Amino acid sequence: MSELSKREKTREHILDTALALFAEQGFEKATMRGIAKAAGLSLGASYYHFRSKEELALGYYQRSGTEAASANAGLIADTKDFTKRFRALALFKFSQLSEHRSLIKVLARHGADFSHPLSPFSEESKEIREEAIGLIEEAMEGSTIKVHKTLEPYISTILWLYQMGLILYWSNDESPDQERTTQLLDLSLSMLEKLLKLSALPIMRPINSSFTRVLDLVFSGMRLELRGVYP
Amino acid sequence: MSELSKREKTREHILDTALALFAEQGFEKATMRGIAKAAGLSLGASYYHFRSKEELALGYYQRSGTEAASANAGLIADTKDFTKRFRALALFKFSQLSEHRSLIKVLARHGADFSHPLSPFSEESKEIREEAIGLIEEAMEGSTIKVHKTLEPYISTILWLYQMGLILYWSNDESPDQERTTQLLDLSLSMLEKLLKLSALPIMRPINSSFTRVLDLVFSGMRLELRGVYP
DNA sequence: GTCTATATCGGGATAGAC
DNA sequence: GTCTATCCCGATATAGAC
Repeated sequence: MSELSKREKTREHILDTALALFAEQGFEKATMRGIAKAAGLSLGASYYHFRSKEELALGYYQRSGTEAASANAGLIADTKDFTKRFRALALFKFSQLSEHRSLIKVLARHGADFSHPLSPFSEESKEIREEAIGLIEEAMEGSTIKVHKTLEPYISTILWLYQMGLILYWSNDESPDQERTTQLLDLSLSMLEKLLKLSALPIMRPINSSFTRVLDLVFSGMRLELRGVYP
Repeated sequence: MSELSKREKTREHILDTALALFAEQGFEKATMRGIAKAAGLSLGASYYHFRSKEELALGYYQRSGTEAASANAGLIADTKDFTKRFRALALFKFSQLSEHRSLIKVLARHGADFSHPLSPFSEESKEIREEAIGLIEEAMEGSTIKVHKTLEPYISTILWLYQMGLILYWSNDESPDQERTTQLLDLSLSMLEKLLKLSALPIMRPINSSFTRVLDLVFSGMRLELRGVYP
């Protein structure tokens, strides 16, 4: 354990210091000078590791992704019911990020600019994105989920987008304990189940075919790739 | 005509100057100092009229909304087919905004923070939003669109969200002449038609009821209001 | 490759006088 | 409503130490 290179150690240290200051003063009020000083480093060193203040927010999100990867197997072990698995993943994500909920809004700022390095759809954040999609694919494997053949290359990415939407909703949710998000999670999951069943029916044929064409355009516009069929 | 107060005149003048500089240098490169100077005003005066540089982008969007309101009746006069009407509205919006396409991305930055003044979902931008939804309702009136009773309070706002999504897609679309967006518009509109027809079928009953419950949560989370049934 | 120290720039934003 | 003066801070640049 703790096989961290010097580089990684310093990075983690700066990030920890920054998170403490963000919690104390808020993202906007906290300054890079303050963060560097509190971390016992020079301003230049901080910028050497994080090219911008906002990249610290991405560092936080990235770290949460790594943690989630470790926790994933445990989260889906209890059941084969995909709905329950997805629910566990989402709730875990919320509890993970709840300590610095406002940082998610900071990250969301660039979400809509698909080519911005900090956008979840950019080339630069590809690794984080792929890992998150991978966790969802793990949850699908051996689960109860059944998807129409034509949807297979899209479904895990769609579910990731769905998860991202939930996180966005949650980050803006000011109801006590974000209980409204939990309601939305449950209601939308039961709707998803019904939709997936429905999509197998023959009446849906004409919809399905135009749906995949819409998906192709959306995916290419958002720089999302089709997935190989999961094993 | 031209019953502009001094306040409005100055505002328009600053905005025009800013747009010229944005076109010349891009949004980031252009400075508030440069805008103020080119407009023949002091920096402070510019900030008196626009509280931030980004608010200039909102001013541009707002102006386009007013223009669209004037053009609306003409755009929907040709046909009663709702799909064609919506298509005309969307294409008009694209051509309107094409001169400063990059400003739309600037605006999109705050879209995901629902309480930020510059977000399309905020209290502050309510007037712009309501006007845009109103234009869609005009296009619905006397058109071929048929919506299930339970969806009526949501549909115009949903169509506005759909339009916003298209604009977002378009603002990120680097294909020549944004032709990919036009494809998406046509494909998704034909899908919408099928979906609306389908939603009337009895098989959809269980989906419809959970769908409206999901919508209620989404609307309240995004500070969107239900609409009175259009006359 | 990692970091210090320091200087400087650029520009968004604000306060207060007129 | 408008202006001047000023603050603040993110980001960059440089030169050198280990």
